Amino acid sequence: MVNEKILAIAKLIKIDGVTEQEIIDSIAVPSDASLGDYCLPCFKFSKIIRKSPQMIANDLVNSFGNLTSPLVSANAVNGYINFYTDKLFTAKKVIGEILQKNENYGNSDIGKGATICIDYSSINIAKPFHIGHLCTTVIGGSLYKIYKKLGYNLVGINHLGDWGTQFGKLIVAFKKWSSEEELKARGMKALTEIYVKYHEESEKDASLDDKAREWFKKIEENDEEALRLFNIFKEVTIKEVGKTYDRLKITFDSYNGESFYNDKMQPVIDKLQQKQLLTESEGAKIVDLSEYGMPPCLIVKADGATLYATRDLAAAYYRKNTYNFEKCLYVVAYQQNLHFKQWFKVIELLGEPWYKSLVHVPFGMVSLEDGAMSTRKGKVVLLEDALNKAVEKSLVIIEQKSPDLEGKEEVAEMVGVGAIIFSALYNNRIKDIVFSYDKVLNFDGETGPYIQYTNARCNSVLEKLGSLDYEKADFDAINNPEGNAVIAALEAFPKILTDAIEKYEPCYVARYLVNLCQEFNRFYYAHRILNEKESVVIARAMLVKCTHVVIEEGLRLLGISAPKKM
RNA sequence: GGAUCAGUAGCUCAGUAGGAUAGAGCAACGGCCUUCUAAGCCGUAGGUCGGAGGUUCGAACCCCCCCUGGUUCACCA
Repeated sequence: MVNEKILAIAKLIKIDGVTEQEIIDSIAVPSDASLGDYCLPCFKFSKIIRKSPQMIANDLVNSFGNLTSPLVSANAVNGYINFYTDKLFTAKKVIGEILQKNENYGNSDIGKGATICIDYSSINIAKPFHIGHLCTTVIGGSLYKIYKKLGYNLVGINHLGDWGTQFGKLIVAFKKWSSEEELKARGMKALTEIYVKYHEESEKDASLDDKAREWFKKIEENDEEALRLFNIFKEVTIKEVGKTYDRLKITFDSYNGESFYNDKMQPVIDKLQQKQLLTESEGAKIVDLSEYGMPPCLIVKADGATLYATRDLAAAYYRKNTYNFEKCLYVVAYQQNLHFKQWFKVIELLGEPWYKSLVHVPFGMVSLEDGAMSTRKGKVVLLEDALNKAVEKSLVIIEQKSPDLEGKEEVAEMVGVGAIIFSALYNNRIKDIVFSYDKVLNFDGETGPYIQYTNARCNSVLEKLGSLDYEKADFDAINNPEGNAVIAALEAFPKILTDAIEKYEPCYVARYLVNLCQEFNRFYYAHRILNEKESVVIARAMLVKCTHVVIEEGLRLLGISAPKKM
């Protein structure tokens, strides 16, 4: 983001044949703060004006004359011009803005009037919610919140996996071994149990599968009883998973899943037919993509049934027509890279200009230390268990460190759940994750609890102070390396948000928060806030307050709670 | 085999529209609580940025080749 300091620098630089925009683009931040706040490497200019970079830098610095705020000084070093800026100016501007806007700091209207659809979490009905679902859920949830902060309208979609023969199996199992009362009482546990039992029994008794197929057919034919049971399974699952979503601060605007699109696929098939994109191959109907170096996209199976891609095509049309999105994001693991590439191409071939607004946001695989997870083998870590373990661990730590804390359970919940969420959002999406309790239950260093702890520190200081007369602040009390580093971090927050959206990377926000906290903790260690001259206390308290505001807002964007004390 | 993603400290990872001496955390070792929350701070140690070429004043980042690993490649989602 171009700020007034960069603009001031750009205005100073006059080189024939170089535009102001090119200058702005060349301005960088030095690797070491002692080298200045901004710098301009002059190497590339030596091709235009035939002088050494160092001479160019010298000449330019000499041409500046006396600098005025927001710039303070400039010098030429090794072919760079290093600029030092007016720290008081920046401090007053940033602190003033944050104190005025509070949690709205960083808000923007760049998204005004535009709608973003995000397809995330997208769980399967009647299947356990395990840590493999964590990434899509929290990445999507965080992108949702960041987009919203930037002024977009959002449609969060949980594209439920609520179709397929497994529902026939569930009905058979349910009728044999369970009841509505049991489902009401034991929820998903009962569902997964009978599902597992079904698989055991069907090994011995093949007739079960026939019955399952019959029941699934009945669902397809809108048989009253079949549909009723199907909907009960769905309700039970959504209700159960809803508790976990609440803990993760995740919400959705739509639960339209696979079954919702059953009657919406034929028009897409017709359209493909019309455009003569559909060809017949080995009995199936496909869109040939060999011209684009891809395997064909299967639309209709040889037996007449539709496929994954057909459903996604139908859903895309539905969403475009219903929401008129500017972008539609699919937060889905990278295993499906090819699938999305294929059907995005099909939308393009259908002549829809909005094919460009479809975005696959892939992320890495979660595995366990002893290999891949497997629902069938029971080799999974349930998300609920991971959350509970983390909460337990933080309760133990609280008992150790803050035995007198009020509301320990509530704080433990915030810290434990926060730790899990943070661990899933801290790295680039594309990285594979080997889940380990050792790692996720470590609350030191670059972790959610570290951020929360820093925030609690801020809060604790502020609580000890009453209301303050900000007019009396002596900004020199924060004009030191540690204070200025905090200011610089606070100033960067709005740009972090736009960067995060541009790359669809919530980890930018997570990493930013760690950096802000590191800078703040250094400041906190180096400078006393309480028991100083009033003007000093006020200035430092303002910095604490601003840090507090930004940390809380940053955590909120990740879906993490910020306890007042811990 | 084709496509694609990844390879940076013992471990987990930041860092790329090319910029100055490659940064954090964990683990290890050594300091700092009679001062605002030690879930913290400071320091020490740890690197031929997978390998070899090339482009450039300058490459972890761009191009070529190779090595290793993940994912994926027609009727599952």
